[in-house]
Amino acid sequence: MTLADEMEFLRKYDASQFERPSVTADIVVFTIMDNDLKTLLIKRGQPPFAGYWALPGGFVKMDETIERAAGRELEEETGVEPSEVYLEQLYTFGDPKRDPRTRVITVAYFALVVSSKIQPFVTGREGIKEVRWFSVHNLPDNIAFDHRKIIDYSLRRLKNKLEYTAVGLELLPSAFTLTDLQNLYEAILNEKLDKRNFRKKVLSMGILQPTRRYKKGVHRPALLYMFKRAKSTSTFKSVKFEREP
Amino acid sequence: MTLADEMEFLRKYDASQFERPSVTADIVVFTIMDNDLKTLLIKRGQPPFAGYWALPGGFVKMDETIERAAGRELEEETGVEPSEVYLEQLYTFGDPKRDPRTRVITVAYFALVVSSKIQPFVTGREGIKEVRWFSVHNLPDNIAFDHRKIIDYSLRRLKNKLEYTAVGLELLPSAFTLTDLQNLYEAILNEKLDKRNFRKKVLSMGILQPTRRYKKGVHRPALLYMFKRAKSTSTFKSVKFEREP
DNA sequence: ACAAAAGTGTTCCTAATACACCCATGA
DNA sequence: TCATGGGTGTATTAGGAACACTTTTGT
Repeated sequence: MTLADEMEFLRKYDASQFERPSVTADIVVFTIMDNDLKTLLIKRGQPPFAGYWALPGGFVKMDETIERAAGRELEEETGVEPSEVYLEQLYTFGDPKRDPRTRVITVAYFALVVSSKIQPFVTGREGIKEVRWFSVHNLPDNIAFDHRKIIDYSLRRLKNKLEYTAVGLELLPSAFTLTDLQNLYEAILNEKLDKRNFRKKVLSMGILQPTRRYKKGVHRPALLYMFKRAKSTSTFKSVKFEREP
Repeated sequence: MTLADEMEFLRKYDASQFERPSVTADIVVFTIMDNDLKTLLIKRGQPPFAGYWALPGGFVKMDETIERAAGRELEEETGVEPSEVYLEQLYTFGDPKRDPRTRVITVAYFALVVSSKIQPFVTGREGIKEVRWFSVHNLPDNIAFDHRKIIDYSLRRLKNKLEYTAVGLELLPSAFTLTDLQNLYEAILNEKLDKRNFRKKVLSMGILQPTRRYKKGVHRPALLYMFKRAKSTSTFKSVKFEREP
């Protein structure tokens, strides 16, 4: 049945029979803090799931794209401008019983933000809320709705995506050391990587540009790199780097 | 803003301000016919886009999952039971202007069906419609809405997926020759493959089981294979074979 | 016997892995 | 001078790509 047929059909019946679902955008925000991959959750004040932790999100307005809704909600919770965020649509969850009150279809996104750009205490229009960054490897048990499933899936997607894209760079400041980058990979994949092989691999991608600056610390200074934009002769097929769709 | 906050907020205002979008499921159905990858389009009778070709699809009912809606629409158009179809969520398209009449968010799916299971003349509840299978490499110019973009994206996804899953087997009958399988890959990827390398690769996956039967034709008979279910020691990481999410 | 599709191995090259030591600096 | 993290190379292995001939059958 095409859309047009359906519209035709619709006009012949009582509108209430064609009740529409609510549509929300929920965002799994990832950032690296303390060498660990964290995600943002908000404590719910009202039932259902009062006292449980939920993903940031909200209704999609009639005149905005879904991605824009996600970006807007994200900015409200983290203070990070949408232009400074990597935002990718994850999956649409639409089980009729996922919200006990009414039919809510949610389009889930995952976002990667640089932790230094987060403004620590941002308040929504309902005032201060309890908001926390949780290690993805140590999430609370009381997560609202199907949000645990959404987080798990986004983590899986992020891990996969690390293997064939440079998406990890979205979590680092503009200049970083190779050790920073390796720590990031290790935090996400939750496993140790070999230093020489890791360097060989990321350098062979040709997407990193060495600067002439060094990060000084207690010990030997480390060369800082930057992300090189517009690299054409990658070892990867170009399609893999595309942002969906 | 959390869902709960938003609900709270909602109660204070006129409901019309919180108009809800319509949600549809559209399906890109793929099948192999005449050694070519085809997709199903339906000619629209009414404006907008009267006379244009559109994807099968329709509204998601309040009490059904989105996937079920997609399966239902698919069955109406092809006569193939949902249990006999590979159905995977593709992406959700929500540009406010994608349908000129009203806000319609569509959750796009792609489906793989075995052509022999298709019932050639199925009619929807509006009567006989003009329905055609188009080669994906030769689509009409007049495609309605953003459906061309949806088809292109699903083709890209299918191509990618062929590389790391056994999803192509969903397009073949239960017993098939290696040449059948290779023709299928060539039709989808739109390129010729080396016979020896192809056989080496698919056999090394360990997902094919030789039968003792042969497909007879004009020339030398070809050994028939079947898909071997529940293969554990694959060369691929298990996550890759998972159906999302 | 011949036309046509089925079936089969080897070489080469690239990429992934495993693995251990010297270097530069600040304290 | 020493503790610490920064930085480097080589050998092995596995998988992908290029490439041509023999086998089996029906006509």
